[in-house]
Amino acid sequence: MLIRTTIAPASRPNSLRDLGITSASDIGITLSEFSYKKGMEIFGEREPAEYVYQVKSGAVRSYKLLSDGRRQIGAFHLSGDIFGLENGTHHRFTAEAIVKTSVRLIKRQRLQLVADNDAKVANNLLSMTTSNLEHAENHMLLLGRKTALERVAAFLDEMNSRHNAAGVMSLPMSRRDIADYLGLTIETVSRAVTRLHRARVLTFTSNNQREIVILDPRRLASLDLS
Amino acid sequence: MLIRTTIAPASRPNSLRDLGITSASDIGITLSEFSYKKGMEIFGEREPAEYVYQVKSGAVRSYKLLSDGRRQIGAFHLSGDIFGLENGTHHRFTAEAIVKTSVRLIKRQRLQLVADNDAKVANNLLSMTTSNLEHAENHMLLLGRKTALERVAAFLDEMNSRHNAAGVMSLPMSRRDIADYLGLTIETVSRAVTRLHRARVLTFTSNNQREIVILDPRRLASLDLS
DNA sequence: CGGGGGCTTGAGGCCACTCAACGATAGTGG
DNA sequence: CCACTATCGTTGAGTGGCCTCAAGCCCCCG
Repeated sequence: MLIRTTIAPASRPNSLRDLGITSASDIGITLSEFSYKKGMEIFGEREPAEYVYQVKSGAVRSYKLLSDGRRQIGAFHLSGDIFGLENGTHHRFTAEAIVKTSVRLIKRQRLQLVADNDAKVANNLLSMTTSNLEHAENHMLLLGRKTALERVAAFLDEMNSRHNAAGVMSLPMSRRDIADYLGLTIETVSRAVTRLHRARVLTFTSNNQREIVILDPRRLASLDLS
Repeated sequence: MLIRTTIAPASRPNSLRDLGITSASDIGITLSEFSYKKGMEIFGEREPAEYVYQVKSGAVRSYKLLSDGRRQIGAFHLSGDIFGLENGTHHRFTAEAIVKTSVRLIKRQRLQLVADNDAKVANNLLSMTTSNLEHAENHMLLLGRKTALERVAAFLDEMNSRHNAAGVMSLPMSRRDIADYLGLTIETVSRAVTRLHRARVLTFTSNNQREIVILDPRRLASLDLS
């Protein structure tokens, strides 16, 4: 529930192409930019969906809460990812910056206006929404039917494949975030990581528990028993 | 992996409107119809997505399997629901008829062709996909963070709200289907239903365990502690 | 150097799972 | 139409995987 009075201190004219959207009629839509500090809320659940966002750098978590505080993170958004893309008028998640994060943003209504007339844009949005749906479908299988060890392995595999650099990766999110993404507790996540470490599937660089080196990607992926 | 040689024994010219899709250029697209017996596979995971379906009568489950047989049902499709709507070329779920089910169907490629040129159609597809996404997002919260009792209550609440008739509803799916939808076992589902029965939240008509009367919708919904 | 948050590890508990038995029901073939 | 069988659903007893609670370490950061 945060009101942003100043938008895009470093705004400059961009186009839809920068969002990965191609348009038939290339209307010059300008994208703004904005930056969030670690832990800041980008938008809240049930808030009107004013903007659509793309991560330029950093990382974002989007989650739902139960009234007693139980949290389910639905997705992590890393560099390049689009989020906050709603069809309705309100957000269905709360989105927060996990670390210092800068985003591109575009007025939802304006995008909708373009999509109403441009089938190509509409199909791009459809394609992005389908990607989100596919991810959610796979995550339902994980949450409903996989063991703790399988969940953590699948998570590391997902992060590994989304990371550019092979082998070593630096996770932006805490154990709590991982736990709330996987439907576990932090202790169970920690124990699973320890097991994978002892089994020489992964190791750490230095003493930073978020800097992980995948030693055996095949064994990691084979815990995806799908 | 089932090959349908005869399509639409009772086909008659329908339009996209019957799928709930409005089109700017109302191209006369004809919809076929087909019928499936209880337990029949409509399409399989990873199969090419030839058709898009709408339930005319009956009920459909769509699910994913792990290699060892663990199953996660992602959604139940009841009368009027669209399913098998893929953006890519392959199905991401297996779909089966839960009971005798008849469906309308349309060639996916033909729908795609229309959507490519008609923004209105594309936006309709986007809207349907978004509904599926919203359902999946809520289901992730259920699977990741809710107790067994909360899950069963949420399930009954969902079915109740999707049913036209108030009060009494007749579930087409078995306890096993419900369990695989909620990420539980059949025994746990059964025990939860029994608890709700003893708490006078619901009761049964006759001796059919699938004919359920919701006595106290508010207490049922209040177990949705969201 | 002290405080605090993040992470790990251990001990114990509980909720959902497993295994098992049984009644009720639906489907099948004579 | 009825026996027969398989399937479905419930219930109980016991187990186990993950959660809870607690302690302690490490690192970051003031």
